[in-house]
Amino acid sequence: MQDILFDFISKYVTLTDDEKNAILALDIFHSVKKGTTLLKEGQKSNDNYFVLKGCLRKYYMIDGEEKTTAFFTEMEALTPHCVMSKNPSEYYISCVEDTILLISTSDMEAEINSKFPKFELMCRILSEERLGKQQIDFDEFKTSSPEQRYLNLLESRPDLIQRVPQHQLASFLGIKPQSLSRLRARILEKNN
Amino acid sequence: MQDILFDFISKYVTLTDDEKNAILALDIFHSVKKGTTLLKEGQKSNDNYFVLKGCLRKYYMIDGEEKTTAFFTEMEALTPHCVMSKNPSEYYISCVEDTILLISTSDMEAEINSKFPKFELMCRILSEERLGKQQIDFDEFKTSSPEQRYLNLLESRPDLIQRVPQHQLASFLGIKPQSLSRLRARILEKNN
DNA sequence: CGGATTTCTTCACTTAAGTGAACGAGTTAT
DNA sequence: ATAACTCGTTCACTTAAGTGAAGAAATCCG
Repeated sequence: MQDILFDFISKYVTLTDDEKNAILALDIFHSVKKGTTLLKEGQKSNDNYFVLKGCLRKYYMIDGEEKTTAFFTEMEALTPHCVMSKNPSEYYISCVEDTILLISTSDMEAEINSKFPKFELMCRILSEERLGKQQIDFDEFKTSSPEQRYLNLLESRPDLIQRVPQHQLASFLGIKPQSLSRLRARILEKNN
Repeated sequence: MQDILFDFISKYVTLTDDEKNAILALDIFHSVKKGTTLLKEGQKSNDNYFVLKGCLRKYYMIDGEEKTTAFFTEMEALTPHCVMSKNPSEYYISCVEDTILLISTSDMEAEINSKFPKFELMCRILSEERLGKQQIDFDEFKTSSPEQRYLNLLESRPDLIQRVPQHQLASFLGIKPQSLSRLRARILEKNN
């Protein structure tokens, strides 16, 4: 399990044994059961998440309806907006599956960053990567119809369609579950 | 004009006269006429933009149609994706109005950053700010109907609706110009 | 095991966005 | 000055998404 983490990090920076031990000493590995809610609307938190195995979901509660806006799977990091803004959270984060996570507080990251500047570098690279990816995703979303978005998802993250309930996928695609059902039927029809 | 820049920077870090002069020595101030295209699809570029006055537009050309996905106005920065990826650009950037810009290359930024670490700090803060804002914008877009998106825009960036042509606004909102016209008529109807 | 709940699909109907065409107003260019 | 274009709006029609209800299948839980 720790190997998964260190393999990932090694893509960005090379760690000494000292550095690896410093990370392990933080005791950041956590197993979380499917359905667990990690963060609730209105709650304050300093926790950042990194998914080693499993899937997290971010959703808003609007007019009594869950609006899912993002999924986080293996090797994806999630820094809730409320951690940065220091305000109560606008949204929920929960586990779609049994999940193995790293949970780190801002304090812990600051400590590691000051001890090992290498880390700061990796965080900046990761943050830039994420910003770039985010922009492309947003552009793609804006320039596509729901049907195209579904087909794109089928291309880019086919696993999501298998592992996530349809009604959560639907709001992720910006539509209602019924529309997703219909849309899928329409696609099958075309490829009859 | 330079004051605008230094006032902005002073919100994040405090500059010495030496540092200010180093920036001015780079000769990064540019005036660009309305309609000018700064970046074209397929083109490679190392230029980053920062708008001092005016408005830039980012758009894709899809099936012969312009799809506008972002506007950049006063005090907003734009690092094209192609600068980071080193690939040809997927999109266009052009001037909606006569615009005063800072144009800096990655090399220039690296030079300033190495001379004045303060800058690196500011860049990281700005990048994190942007990532956060971007995520909130994306969530808002996903969870809203076109009509709600228009009303939100009216709240959050009312200037855009005045200074940008309707058909560019429409694709920014993810709809066709005709639908934007209709939607506005519908809103007026309601508030009769 | 069996009842309850969740999830997904289908249906009929409503509402809103897409499409193609047309028109007037404003702008640009020659 | 006038012809050509761009821009915004409107219209009629098509297509797709929203809504509410209902039911089948799968899953959860006592």
